[in-house]
Amino acid sequence: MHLIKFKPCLKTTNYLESTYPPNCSTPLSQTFRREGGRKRERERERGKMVRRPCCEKQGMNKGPWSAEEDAVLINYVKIHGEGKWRSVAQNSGLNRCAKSCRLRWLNYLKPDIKRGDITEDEEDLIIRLHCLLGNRWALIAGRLPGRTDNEIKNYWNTTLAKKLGSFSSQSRVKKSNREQELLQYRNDGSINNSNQVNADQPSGPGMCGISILPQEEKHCLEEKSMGLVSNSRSIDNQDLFSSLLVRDAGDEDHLSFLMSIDVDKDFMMGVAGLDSQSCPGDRTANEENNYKIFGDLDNNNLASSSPSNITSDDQVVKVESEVMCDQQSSLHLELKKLASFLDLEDEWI
DNA sequence: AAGGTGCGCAACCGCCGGAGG
DNA sequence: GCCTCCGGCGGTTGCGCACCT
Repeated sequence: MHLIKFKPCLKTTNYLESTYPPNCSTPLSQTFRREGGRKRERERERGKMVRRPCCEKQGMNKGPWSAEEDAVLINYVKIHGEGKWRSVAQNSGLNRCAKSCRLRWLNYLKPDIKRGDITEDEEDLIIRLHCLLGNRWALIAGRLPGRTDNEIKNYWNTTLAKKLGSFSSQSRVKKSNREQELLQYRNDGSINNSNQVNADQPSGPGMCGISILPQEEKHCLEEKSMGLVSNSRSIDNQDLFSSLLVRDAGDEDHLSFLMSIDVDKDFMMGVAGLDSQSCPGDRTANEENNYKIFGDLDNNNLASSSPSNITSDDQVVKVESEVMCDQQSSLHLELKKLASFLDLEDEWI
């Protein structure tokens, strides 16, 4: 049984000791009390309807797994297969919560988990995928064979977040722009600040080059996908990105394609421009631009240069459609690349 | 040597959505 | 439509280690 460290960090951690502390036979449950558990208890006391916990927490082992527990779990999964984690917890003899068993298996015990440092290519891919997808670690992990979402999440929150933070001295420069900086730095060793957005400039939701509010992200993606492919066969954005990330492992051509996707400012601004209606409240840079255009048109008195039977509203709609058309054409190109990547090119004609 | 501090990462939590009754 | 079960996800926590003073 392998008990090597999941990811050797710079510090020479003794994994055996850190994972299986000497006192692991006496679980650290007392020290692992969480605020969430107390909250649930309080809500239950108040008679508030709360979801039943996945298993009876009381008396369950918590904290680091012991070597014996790992061995039991591995043997059980070998015999019965993955899944049915509740039955694993109940029948294996492990005094562990079903979720804990699942997590331990998926993040550590699963045989095909890749050990060792994140390579530069992987890091590059993580950055690009994060730029595209945001904090959807499971999807990102799906494109990195052998890597787990937890590992990537940790890697991002520790290593990359720090790197990103170090590139821009201006604290108010958006993180997504720092991602672009990091990408550029990794590509040619230079920092291009052209992507920097004035911190005072209104910003809107998007995937890269644009700040995004987590609650709006999914909604915006869906809205974008609806708008983007309105004149072609509809491909749901979620499906697109999901399928993008669940291809067979080791598909180097597609990996390299993804690496070559230029998630640059223009592309993302194009995406952002389509957000203006779907995500009210925040004005994107493109929306700002559109606003300028429409504002200028208004100032120039649209009606004077138009047939009398065409209203200014019609003009606005016309110009809007032209602007949208430009945005969509470039975006369409990029999405065609993605479609090609997904073998969905025929659906994009 | 001893105490303080920062960091990495395993593991926890709540929430969510799909499946099935 | 409602409820429960189950698995999955992303955010967060805190232990243990290495480094610093």
